[in-house]
Amino acid sequence: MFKRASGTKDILPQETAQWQRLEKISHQIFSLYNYHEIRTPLIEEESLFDRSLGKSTEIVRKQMFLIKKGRDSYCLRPEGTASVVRAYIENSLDKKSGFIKLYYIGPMFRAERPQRGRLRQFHHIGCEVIGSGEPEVDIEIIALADNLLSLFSVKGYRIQVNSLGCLEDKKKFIDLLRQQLKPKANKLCDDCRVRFKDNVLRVLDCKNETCREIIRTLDIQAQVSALGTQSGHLCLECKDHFERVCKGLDALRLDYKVNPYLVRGLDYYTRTVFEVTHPALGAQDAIGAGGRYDNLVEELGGPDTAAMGFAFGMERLILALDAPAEAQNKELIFIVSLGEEAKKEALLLLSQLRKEGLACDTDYENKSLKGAMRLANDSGAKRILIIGEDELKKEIVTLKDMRSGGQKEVKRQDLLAELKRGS
RNA sequence: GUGGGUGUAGCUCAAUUGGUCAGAGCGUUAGACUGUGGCUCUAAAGGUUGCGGGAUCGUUCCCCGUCACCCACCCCA
Repeated sequence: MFKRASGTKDILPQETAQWQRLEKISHQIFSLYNYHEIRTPLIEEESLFDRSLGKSTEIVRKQMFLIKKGRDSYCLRPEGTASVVRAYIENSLDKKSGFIKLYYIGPMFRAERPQRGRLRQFHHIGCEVIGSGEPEVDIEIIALADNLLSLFSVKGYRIQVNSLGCLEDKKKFIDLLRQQLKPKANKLCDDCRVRFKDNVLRVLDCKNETCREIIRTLDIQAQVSALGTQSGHLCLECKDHFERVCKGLDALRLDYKVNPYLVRGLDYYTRTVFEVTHPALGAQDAIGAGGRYDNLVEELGGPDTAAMGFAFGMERLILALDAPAEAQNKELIFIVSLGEEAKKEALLLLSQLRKEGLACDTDYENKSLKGAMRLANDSGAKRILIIGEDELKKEIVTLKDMRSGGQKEVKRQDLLAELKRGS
């Protein structure tokens, strides 16, 4: 027997109802905020991600699915932002309007060790606002994420926000962190010793207790007080930017927390970063995250353009949801026929009703009336049409309401109107 | 990628210390009810006990390998 590839999932009919619900809400809300959908290819040049995510990231080093074709080297996209920015530049969207709000829904691929909430093929729903560095954009994006979550009916999530500062701030901060950490480096956990070299910022959100203890002793209150009194590693502009973001979020009464230790793993992030977590997910608790990437467009060969975005993990969203979506087609009309002649009539009716936009189905197996009724019941249909010899003779059909159990005879010429009235 | 756990019918789970039953509930199908679903009752179908090796007179149970999933780490959405 064939098996699906490790870390992939078949999304079965009973689950697709939930997927479709989330997708529908997303299309509606993004449209409400005037975002436009973009669909980029699933495969990209491998090097696109070295440049955007960063060569030292785990994703680029170990988790890309590579596709070699002759001399070309492609990969399955591990995330959406780099592709969108590539498309933005390649299609000269910057020259058309200069400012654009985009969103996307689709599969991403990373060769991680699978776990609940961590698949090798998973789905992102995300957005990117390209062309403005104003804090109003940050505010809108975080509020949009919050808005989406509440419309999805996700409950109990937490939003954490931080600012990494601009590229220079980030560099300075990294240097500062290295400096302060250096004397204590040998006390760090094995992972953090590697991080110390490759990606010091990651030390800040290590879960190891001794590491956390060391971090607490560091003089990085800079970040902590980005909102407050002390001057930190943030330059004046970045500090002002972050303050305005926070004030804007406050004004919208958004429930969030500033977490000075929040860093994101991808190199391209600058200034505002945020993360949404949910307690139902265990260790993989981030259901969504995002941030500014003011240097990425230029880094990928475009003009100097500020931008920001975020993405949710669809599978994780669904894990965070407690109620399954209803799958049944409530408007379905089920047609039951008895005998050859009635069958012909039923097929005709089926076709007519469908042309009129009424969802309907029938029993294809020539089951007994009882069998067909069972099938009708299982289909979730609210109304049943029964056609047998009696009905044919009288040029009527029997219309049964499955809820009440009651039924009545309806003349053929009145049927359509009757059905439309009821639906 | 690292460490650990689990793997029995479509689903959720049983099977005394390796030795006659590989079982139950739900679901499925059929019948009780040949023009009426849900409820009830009855019956049937359904398993190479993840896969491959090994040890044993014999294994679902022990050992090794492998695959998948789960948990933590790592990473990240």
